[in-house]
Amino acid sequence: MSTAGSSAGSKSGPKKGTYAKGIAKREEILTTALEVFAVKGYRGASLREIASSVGLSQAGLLHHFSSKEELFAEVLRKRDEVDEHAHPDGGTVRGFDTLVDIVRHNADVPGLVQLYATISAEAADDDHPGHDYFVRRYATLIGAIEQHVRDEQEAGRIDPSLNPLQVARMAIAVADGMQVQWMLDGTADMAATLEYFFSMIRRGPAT
Amino acid sequence: MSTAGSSAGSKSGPKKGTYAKGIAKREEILTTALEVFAVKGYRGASLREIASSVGLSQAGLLHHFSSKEELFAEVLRKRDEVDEHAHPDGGTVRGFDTLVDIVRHNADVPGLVQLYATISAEAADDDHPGHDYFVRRYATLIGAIEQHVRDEQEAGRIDPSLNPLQVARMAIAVADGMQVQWMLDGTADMAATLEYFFSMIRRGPAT
DNA sequence: GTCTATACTCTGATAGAC
DNA sequence: GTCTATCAGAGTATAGAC
Repeated sequence: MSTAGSSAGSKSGPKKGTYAKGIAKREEILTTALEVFAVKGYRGASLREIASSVGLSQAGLLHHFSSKEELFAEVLRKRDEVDEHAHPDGGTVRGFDTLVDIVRHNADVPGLVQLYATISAEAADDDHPGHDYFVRRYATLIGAIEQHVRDEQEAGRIDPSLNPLQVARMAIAVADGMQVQWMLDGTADMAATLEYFFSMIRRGPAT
Repeated sequence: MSTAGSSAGSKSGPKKGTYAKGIAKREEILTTALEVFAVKGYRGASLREIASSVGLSQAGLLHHFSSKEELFAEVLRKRDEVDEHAHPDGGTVRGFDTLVDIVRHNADVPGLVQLYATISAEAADDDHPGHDYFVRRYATLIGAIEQHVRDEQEAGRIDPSLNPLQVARMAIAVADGMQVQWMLDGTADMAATLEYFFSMIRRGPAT
């Protein structure tokens, strides 16, 4: 958390010619650790395996991160940074299409899908290191979609009688639930089913 | 698997006055093991913890089940038995209401919800001891709901233009996905949202 | 910054006494 | 049927050399 602060980014330049390599190594570790966590989950991924994947000994890895828990927290934090950069909506989901795009892309990174499926279930425990992260993540996400539903209702593209919160919860639930079906049965198409859901609520029934 | 066969049930009576106690102990182990697996998942639950929860040593526990994997398989099998007894539809879901009832009841057994959420994610790995179980479980469940959707369409209660398989997948996805939201945020109402979903598809839009 | 070596804990499983 | 004792292995973490 402390060592490589946010201001040490690419443009502003490190204060000396020093530890640019250290930062690069740190980034490499985070990227590799994400992949291992993705496949094995938090509990299933060992420090030894992560370390050897990145070409370090286990002790060498723990030079950069003081504990497994801190490494994991940093992996999640970095993931959020990347997501935010890819979809710079200021925390808002720009539209259902954005969500479908994300889900469609997820089919290309099965490891990442399994990471979130595994971890979000593990993280239900209050004392799981990722608990607070997931609680916040879902609250933010559902709130954003709920607002988007309201906007679409005002624009006349969604039946105004539908409950925005319920629709938002359903949308996320479909996305999450389809991950499970897709992991167990490759013929399931996460993006297609989510798109089907959105097309359904856009039909605008009379009641 | 071998020791206490199915025919040794309550009424038919054990062949001798013997090992009724052994069977009872076995049942007690399965019940307790379910609870521990539910909270910790397969990998997170240790034999020692399960054993001590049921008042045995780890070696004592392994007298009844030859391995952790076998114990786990028996827990899942027993769970299916109980479910089948509670909903004797011969494998078919009698209707959406049945599914909503199950989901509503799940809110009373958070441990069980977490078991399935945790395990179904873990079980995405081909070599997980529960993999085949979950693949079969989902195939059966989705098939049954898909058929139910067809029946409802023929009865004129669901828009015939809707794709039965997509609806079935969405229904299960909503149920699964809401579990995650509910585990992370107690204010989420799994049954209510699932009911909302069914009420939505029953409205019968024109296309 | 990275290593080797080590300490300690916990895991699943087995052997054998009672 | 249940126990104690023990095993080999894997886990995280730390100490100290280089």
